Amino acid sequence: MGMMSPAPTAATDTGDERRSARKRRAIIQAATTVFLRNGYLGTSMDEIAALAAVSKQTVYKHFADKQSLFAEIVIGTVNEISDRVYEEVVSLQDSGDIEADLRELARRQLAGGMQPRLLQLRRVVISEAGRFPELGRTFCERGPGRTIAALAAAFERLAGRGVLHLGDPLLAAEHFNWLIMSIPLNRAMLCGDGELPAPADLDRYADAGVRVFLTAYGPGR
Amino acid sequence: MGMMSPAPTAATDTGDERRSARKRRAIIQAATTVFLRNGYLGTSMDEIAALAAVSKQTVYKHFADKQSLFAEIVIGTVNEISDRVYEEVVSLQDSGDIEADLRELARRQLAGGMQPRLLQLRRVVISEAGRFPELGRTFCERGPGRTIAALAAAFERLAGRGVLHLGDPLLAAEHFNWLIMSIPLNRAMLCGDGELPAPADLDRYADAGVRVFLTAYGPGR
Amino acid sequence: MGMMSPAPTAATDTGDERRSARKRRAIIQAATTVFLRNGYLGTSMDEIAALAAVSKQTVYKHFADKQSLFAEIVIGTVNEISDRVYEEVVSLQDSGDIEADLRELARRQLAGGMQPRLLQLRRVVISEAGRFPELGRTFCERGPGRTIAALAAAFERLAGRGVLHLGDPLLAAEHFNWLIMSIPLNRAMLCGDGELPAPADLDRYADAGVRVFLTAYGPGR
Amino acid sequence: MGMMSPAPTAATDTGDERRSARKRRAIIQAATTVFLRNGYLGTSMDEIAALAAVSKQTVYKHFADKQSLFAEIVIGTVNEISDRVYEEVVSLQDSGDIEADLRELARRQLAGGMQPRLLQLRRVVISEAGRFPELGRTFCERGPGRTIAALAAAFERLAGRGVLHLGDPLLAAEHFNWLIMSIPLNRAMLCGDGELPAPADLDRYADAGVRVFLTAYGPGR
DNA sequence: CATGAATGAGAATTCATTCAT
DNA sequence: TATGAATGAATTCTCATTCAT
Repeated sequence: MGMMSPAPTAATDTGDERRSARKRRAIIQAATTVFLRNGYLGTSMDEIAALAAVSKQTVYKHFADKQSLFAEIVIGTVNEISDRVYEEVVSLQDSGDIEADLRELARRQLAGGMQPRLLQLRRVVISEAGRFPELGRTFCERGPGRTIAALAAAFERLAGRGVLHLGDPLLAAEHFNWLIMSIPLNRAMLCGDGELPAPADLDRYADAGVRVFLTAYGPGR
Repeated sequence: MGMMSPAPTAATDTGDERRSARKRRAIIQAATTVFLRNGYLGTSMDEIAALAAVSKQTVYKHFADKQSLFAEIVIGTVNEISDRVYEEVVSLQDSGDIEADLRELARRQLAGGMQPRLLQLRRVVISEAGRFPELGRTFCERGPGRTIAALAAAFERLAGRGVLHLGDPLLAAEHFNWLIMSIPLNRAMLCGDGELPAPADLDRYADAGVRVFLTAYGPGR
Repeated sequence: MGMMSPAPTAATDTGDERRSARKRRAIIQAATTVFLRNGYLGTSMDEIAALAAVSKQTVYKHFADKQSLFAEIVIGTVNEISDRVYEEVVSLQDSGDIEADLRELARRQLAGGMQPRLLQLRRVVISEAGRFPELGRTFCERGPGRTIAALAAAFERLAGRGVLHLGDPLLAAEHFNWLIMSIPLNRAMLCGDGELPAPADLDRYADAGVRVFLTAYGPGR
Repeated sequence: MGMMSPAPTAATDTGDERRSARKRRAIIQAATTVFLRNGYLGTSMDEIAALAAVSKQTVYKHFADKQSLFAEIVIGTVNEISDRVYEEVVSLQDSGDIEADLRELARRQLAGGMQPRLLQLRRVVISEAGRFPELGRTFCERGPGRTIAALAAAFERLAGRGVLHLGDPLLAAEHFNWLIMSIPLNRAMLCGDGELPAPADLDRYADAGVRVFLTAYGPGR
């Protein structure tokens, strides 16, 4: 396998495979764009096919129906985005200055959690929570749930060193998360995308949240 | 309700008016039910007319189009629900025991904010924030915005008496609000209904939030 | 109620009802024509709407879906035709000349059972016996089943008078029926409609069948 | 089956031919399965290709279009089945006991004529008699027509020996055939499969038919 | 004023058939 | 030669909205 020149059929196969995979990727990308912008019901398969520059049949060759395509888009986007956010959050600095470290963490978390694509995704998942309940659960697990669990683990380590005082690490992580995120996130969910808060505002929310968190859970107590 | 039967012509007018008003109310009630359950795109005018037991033309006599009807339903429901929640929140007890008072407030707020109808409404508003941005803003103003403003005013009064210490009353009110509500609210938004937290859980969230809030903003500081 | 001029609303209602009923009848007639000619899968709802000169929506107002419409068409046609055939068969003469009477009966039965509309209906029911098994059963009960049961009853009466000798009247009726009908019916089912047998041929089949039947079940035995 | 492995080039040719023939057979077998189960319109070329595990283009290489494939399937199945039935029928015993011989014949005929595959085929041919009239004629000629002709020839021989009395041998053969087959065959055609009569019932139909036939055409007359 | 019918477009999905590789 | 993609129209069914009665 490999050392000799491949058989012609293999060559053909590879070509076909590549084209097929390319088309599949085009479909997924187009569907992501349109579903995130217009929601499940607001999106038509024609729209997706047109944007992907493939025929409708090709879409149906790759995905059994609209629901499957939607589910794949949502899960794919959740994984792609939440991985990046998770990485940033997990790499918590430990400079000795707990307040500075948490402030840095909060800012990164807020920046990650407020990126437009994730906001759209969250909106779409909320919209279709009735039709696709398992998508909501998946979103929670792979998205905020994982981040908060990592946060709780990090806090527990800090508590072990006496830097934080907490009874329930998971609850503390939730409090941290929502003290940071709730204000801008809820505004973003309810008002259209036009009026996202400026980065400076985000920083203020992060800092204020950290201050409250540290008063309650910090070393001064 | 008139003491005597009114004159015939007046009777006809009044009867018509009443019948019209009754039908209007039936339409609004039907539309509220269906829109909140199935969302804007998931709802058809036929469905509404059928549930209201009127003809489709009657619906169009009362409401110019689907969008108008939807807007009216959303605003009406916001007002109706948020008024009730607001009343409960505003009547903050002042027993001298600040912690007990805030705990009671938090529980009432959580009970009000987690009622199923309000959750549905929030989901629908989030879903259609792209199509109807002004509905989102209205929801914010008359709903959480008003409650938080009232909270801020109440906190300011308490701060005047030295019971709370706060720089920015509005920010403190936001922190209070989301410390209480974020955990169950986000879960409810993302996962379908059916898995709403039990009242006992809600109380635990309320108490934990109050504890953190008071550590940061309370008299002990 | 009646003696006075009717209320205007009643007039409107009646007008609407009449128009609605007329449309419904037009749809049923068109659907009958097309379904019997082209079968269930070979027929499109557009075709039916066009032939009935109504809009597609009107069709769907009256019939929930294609299956319902098809079922109604089949059952309606079965009832309409089989009633007529049944009447003719049931009115068995009793002139004393059993052979002449049965011959007359056989000819009427054959004429009734070989009319083009019934042949089409039978073909359609056979075609869709897989998709709509209950339609086949209904066809049997209200169609041939009823006729054969009536035949059996008549034969039993004749047997009581010693004119026929039969053990199992129902079996005798089946034998009579199929001795008469099988040859032309099977040819008609299998070959297209173009080549229906001439009336003279039908009479020959009837007479020959009666001859065999009487040899086996008749008075000479 | 070759004794040695053939020469390379020949091998390629032969291999290709064989593979082609194998694929053709696979297509025919798949098409037979699906067409007989779902009818002409109820069957898609995709289904056939998938079941045969070949590409759609390969199907179109072997058969010009759906109609040709259908025609080939029907004629092939007719020939295959009717040959077997014909063989059994033609080998009429002559033991001297005419009643026993006919009874045996009738049972074999009924068993052959009621086998599921033949019933499906008959249903499909009837369904498409409008679209493919020549298939119906072919079915008749190679199927029941041939059997009945053979029957008539056999009856004529028996008549020559005085065992049967018949004017028109073909008519007698038709009567025999339908006295035996009509009752279960028509039930099977109209009601869906699944309710096929038990073998014991078939025997009863056969015996009763033979009894009537012999009374009319037998030696006792 | 209120009803049923009509409209005309558009939804998801499937089909038989044909290119291009 | 055989494959996946493409085509382009047709399928059933639904929608929001508007005429006529």
